[in-house]
Amino acid sequence: MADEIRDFYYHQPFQEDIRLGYNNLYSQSRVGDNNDSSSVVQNIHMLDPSFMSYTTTHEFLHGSSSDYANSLGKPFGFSAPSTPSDQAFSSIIKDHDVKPVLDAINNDVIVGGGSETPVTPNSSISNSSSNDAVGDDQDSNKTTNNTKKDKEVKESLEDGEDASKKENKAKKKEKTQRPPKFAFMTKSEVDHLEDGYRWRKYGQKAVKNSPYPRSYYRCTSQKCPVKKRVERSYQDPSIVITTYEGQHNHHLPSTLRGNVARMLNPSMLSTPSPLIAAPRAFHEQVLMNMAQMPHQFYGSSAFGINPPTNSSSNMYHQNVITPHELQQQLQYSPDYGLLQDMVPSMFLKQEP
DNA sequence: CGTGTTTGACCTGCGC
DNA sequence: GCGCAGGTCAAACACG
Repeated sequence: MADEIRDFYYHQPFQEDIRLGYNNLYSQSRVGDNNDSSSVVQNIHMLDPSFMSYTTTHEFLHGSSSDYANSLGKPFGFSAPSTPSDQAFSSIIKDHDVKPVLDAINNDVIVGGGSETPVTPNSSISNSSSNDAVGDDQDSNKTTNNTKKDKEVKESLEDGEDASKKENKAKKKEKTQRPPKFAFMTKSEVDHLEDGYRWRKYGQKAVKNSPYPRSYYRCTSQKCPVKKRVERSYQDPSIVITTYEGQHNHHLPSTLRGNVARMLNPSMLSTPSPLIAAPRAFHEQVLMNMAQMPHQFYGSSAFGINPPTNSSSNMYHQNVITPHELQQQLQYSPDYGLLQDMVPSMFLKQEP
């Protein structure tokens, strides 16, 4: 069995080297011989300013990312990149790419203070602090209804209503909250990477100072509040920046979930399913895991991502692989030492 | 026919 | 108040 598992991992078509560095998780992957996709994924960068640095070689990247880290007051010891790819990585993440992304992410996590959080009219921003992810679709409907209502209200607005309007506006500013977000920088030829969930595109916008548009996707699962934005870096067009917003409140689609389960559950290796296509590259597995349980990867990070605390969290936890399980499964990999680096203990926050 | 994409219009927030 | 940019809506369209 152990050999099977080893072979399983060795035969990941793209996996060559996986590292977790400061602010980033990336897989340095082999280009080519990918028969089932035109995607040539080389690197995944996961951005999180709260992380300490871990790489397979325990070296730290330097450059503007450390400057940014220092600007955040984070203690980091960076050394020079040791490989061309590291150097390339440093150049990739510096200046124009990482900082805006990090800024955007950090700025998007706005924690409100009040206990009353009215749904703002015509606002696309849902209240994540309530952890009532199921209600987001309702919010979406509210949004639509409120858009129409707004028009009516605008048309019939009289002087006496100005005060309440201003009041609502003030409340809105005061209580604005956003769902947790996390972003990946992925070197890929295709914009929309497979992450295990089904997405419906609901918009596309031109990005200022960039020839590449930004696409907006929503999870197609009913009542799932998760959205994601996908855009290409104008600095390096080979890099795709994917930003997830919110937490899935449902299983992975069954076929894909089965695939992930097979990846992480050795007992399933002996019962191949015709539904299972070619094994995913390891970085895709990581991507899928992170997409599925960002709070477990991020913990109480600077993103402000925390595990859900109410009843919906129970459902959530039932549907994801726990860090303990993940750690157990990772031990089957021949690259366990590598993976330990990739998934340090602080990364795998223990269940309460 | 169901599902997903495209795209122009619209809304909101923000800076000046 | 105005203009701009980001984000969303929804009708039209494409596709299997």
